Amino acid sequence: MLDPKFIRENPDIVRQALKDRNDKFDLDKFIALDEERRKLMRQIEGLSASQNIIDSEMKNLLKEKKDIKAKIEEGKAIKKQLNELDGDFSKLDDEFTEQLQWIPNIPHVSIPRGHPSNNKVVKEWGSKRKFDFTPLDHIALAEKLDIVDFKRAAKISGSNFVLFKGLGARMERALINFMLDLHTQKHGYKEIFPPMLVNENSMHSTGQLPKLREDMYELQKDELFLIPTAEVPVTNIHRSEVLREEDLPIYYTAYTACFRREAGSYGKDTKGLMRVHQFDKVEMVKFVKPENSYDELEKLLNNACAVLELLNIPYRVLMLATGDLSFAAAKCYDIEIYAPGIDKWLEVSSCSNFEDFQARRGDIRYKDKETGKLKFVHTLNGSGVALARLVVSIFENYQQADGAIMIPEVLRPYMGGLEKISL
RNA sequence: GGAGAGGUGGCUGAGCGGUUGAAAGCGCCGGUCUUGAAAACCGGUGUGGGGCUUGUCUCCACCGUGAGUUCAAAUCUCACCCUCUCCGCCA
Repeated sequence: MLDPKFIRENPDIVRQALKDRNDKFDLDKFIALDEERRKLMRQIEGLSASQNIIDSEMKNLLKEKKDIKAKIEEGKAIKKQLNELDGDFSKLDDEFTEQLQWIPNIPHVSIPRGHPSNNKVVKEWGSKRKFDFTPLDHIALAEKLDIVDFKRAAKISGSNFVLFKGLGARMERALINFMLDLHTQKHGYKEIFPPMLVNENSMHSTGQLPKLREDMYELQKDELFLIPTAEVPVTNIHRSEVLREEDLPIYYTAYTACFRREAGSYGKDTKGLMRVHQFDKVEMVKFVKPENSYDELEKLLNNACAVLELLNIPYRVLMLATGDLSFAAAKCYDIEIYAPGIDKWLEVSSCSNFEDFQARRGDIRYKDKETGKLKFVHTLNGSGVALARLVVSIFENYQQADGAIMIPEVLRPYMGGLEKISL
């Protein structure tokens, strides 16, 4: 959520941001609404003020044991006027609050404008492996080794669900442990294991609602949502809190399953493990002081990259253009890893700075020691990293001519010292 | 699922129709004292919003949330949410 005062004072900046994002939000209508709302507010506040004056006059009369009948009549008259305005005002105010939720964050100056094709590759690491045989895709590899069972997953739950078996399941667990250990032991994050069902408030403060309702699994009976990412419960840890300045920055990392309906994406990269309704992810979340947030974003990105470097997976980093930026983000890097079997780059991480956008929605503040004022923190998060697609890339990159899959060295301690998965 | 208790400022906690934006204590900030610190004492200390004359200015709102009663609500009524305790069930 943007600061209404900022929108009022900088309509051109907001208008440009909407244009850069190709967002159709009607800003002029919103500004007119805001003006009307404040006009009515002034009227109501004026009436309330005279009400308060009458009230204190009445108190004095009561003290002197004098008659207050006339004052009561005055009060009644004001109340009548107030009642007439109240309904109109709350209608305008509700509309204002609702509309405000639909305005996206302002993109940072450093990022490319316009269409997603303007996304800029800012880093490339590793090189694509040269094969002296024709590499298989992860589906063929997994089925041959019987470590992922797509058919039975579909029987149990439906299409685009995954059933890991045997060493496939073991590798999934090994990757989670490896990444959590890395972030907690080497990068300074505190491990969190949050609820995976959250209430509507939590979904609002991180910005998934109201805009992305269709993408969420919703349990209507209990008014709960399955989390699409650990970002939601972990960022909400400090919702409606005032943090101490000396406690910042706060770094959290969490493994959770993530649930996404992926509505409207049928047919797009839906083969195998590429786009599934439930996947595992280790997420990193930061709460920082505003002046540090862009340095923290670079560090966050490096923390995610470290995972891939240790696994020796070739990757590239994209700085997203305004047109590809998610609703709440001001700046975002995507990390893509190469999968040689399907010959595709797969997105396994988004590292974003939300500045105060989420903090304002979730009312997450800290007390600035110098000024004594409360300020919104900046929140950031990044995947470190998402699993299903990482597994695709590991299978395809580490495959052998005989169909076996070598286990990346850093994972071996997590898999009982095993070196490869073979028949 | 059943029964009960309760939600007040950073925290503990009083108030239960009209000098209550809210006692008291703790904490925090500043000062006195001290070589320094502690203690003691003195003073200060909520948030959000509106207005313009942008000021140690002014007005409004806020005691879980929302509605209602009233000239007037932290205080009365209703609904909802949340927390805790006991019983039941249970991995």
